[in-house]
Amino acid sequence: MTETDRRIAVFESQLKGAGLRMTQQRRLILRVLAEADDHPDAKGIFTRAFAHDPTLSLSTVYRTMKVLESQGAIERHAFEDGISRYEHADQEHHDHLIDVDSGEVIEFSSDAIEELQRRIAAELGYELVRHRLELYGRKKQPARRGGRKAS
Amino acid sequence: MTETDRRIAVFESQLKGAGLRMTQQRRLILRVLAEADDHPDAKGIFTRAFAHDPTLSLSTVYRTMKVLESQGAIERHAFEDGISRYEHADQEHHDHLIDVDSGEVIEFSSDAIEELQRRIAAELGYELVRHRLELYGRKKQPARRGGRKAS
DNA sequence: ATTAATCATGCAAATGAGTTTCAATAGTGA
DNA sequence: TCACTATTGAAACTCATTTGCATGATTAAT
Ligand SMILES: [Mn+2]
Ligand SMILES: [Mn+2]
Ligand SMILES: [Zn+2]
Ligand SMILES: [Zn+2]
Repeated sequence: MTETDRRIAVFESQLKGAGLRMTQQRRLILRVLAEADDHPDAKGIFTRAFAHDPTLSLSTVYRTMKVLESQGAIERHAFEDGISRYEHADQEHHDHLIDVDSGEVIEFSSDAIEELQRRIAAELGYELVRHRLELYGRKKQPARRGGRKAS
Repeated sequence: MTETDRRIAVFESQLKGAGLRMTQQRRLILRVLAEADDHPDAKGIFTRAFAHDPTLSLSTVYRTMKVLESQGAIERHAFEDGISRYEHADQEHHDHLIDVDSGEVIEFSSDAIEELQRRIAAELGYELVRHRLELYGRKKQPARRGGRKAS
């Protein structure tokens, strides 16, 4: 909870610096995001926040996500369904593997692949600004005695 | 042109096998895609095809893209703006680098990065089914004599 | 604390890509 | 050529996201 409060304080000073205001709604949404350990979409964030403040509107969630993103407080991802999903940005960079059967999102990071991407861009004459890397995979069965399973 | 016709013939037999029909519209859209060397969206395909058949409708383009995709005849990509873009699928796998200034899409392929993705998935206990890799970069200036440029 | 300035909010309406409904049309195989 | 049914064009619809507008809340200065 203290960690969450620290994040909110940091964000508040960022806002001030941009001539923007810290509102109850923004505080609430920020708290929801800080406590989330998944990648909720706007509706999901709205649902969680709405439980604490039934006057909140979905428009405000969308607007807040834009502010948070422009301040670098969150990251937005759009996986295959195209819907924007969000997560707080105070963690180090990582990419995502999506379980194609369950939809579960697994985070991973690999210095090797980060470096390789930079090198590929460089070979094409570009400086890498950002990237999007999503792996879609299916859970491997642990190896079985007796070869491939029937059916 | 012969190459395009071959593609169309192949697709027609795929359709037949699925109990589907080869129509003028599908033939036309397929031709547009075969002749494209970029990554047009539905509206772009519609515009090009409409020039040859002013009775064509945008709905048909969308419907046709679904059929083509389900038959594996095209690939769909959604870059940062979320709009679906298409390209014919009879080329080997590649990924894309997008010039953040011009929007230009550059194709590349790297066995190293393909292999690395497979390995990362495997380490997480997954078998890689597919992936999405997009690099966003800015054109590098060729090295200049005299150090960094003014301004 | 009170106020003035203006930023932010809630609601409803609008937007835009993509999908679907339906009556009419056009491939298909016989 | 015929009967069957997949496909089409047009319009209506879906759904995530954005926007206009009147009202309410936050801020820094009294
Ligand atoms: Mn994440
Ligand atoms: Mn391509
Ligand atoms: Zn990464
Ligand atoms: Zn690839």
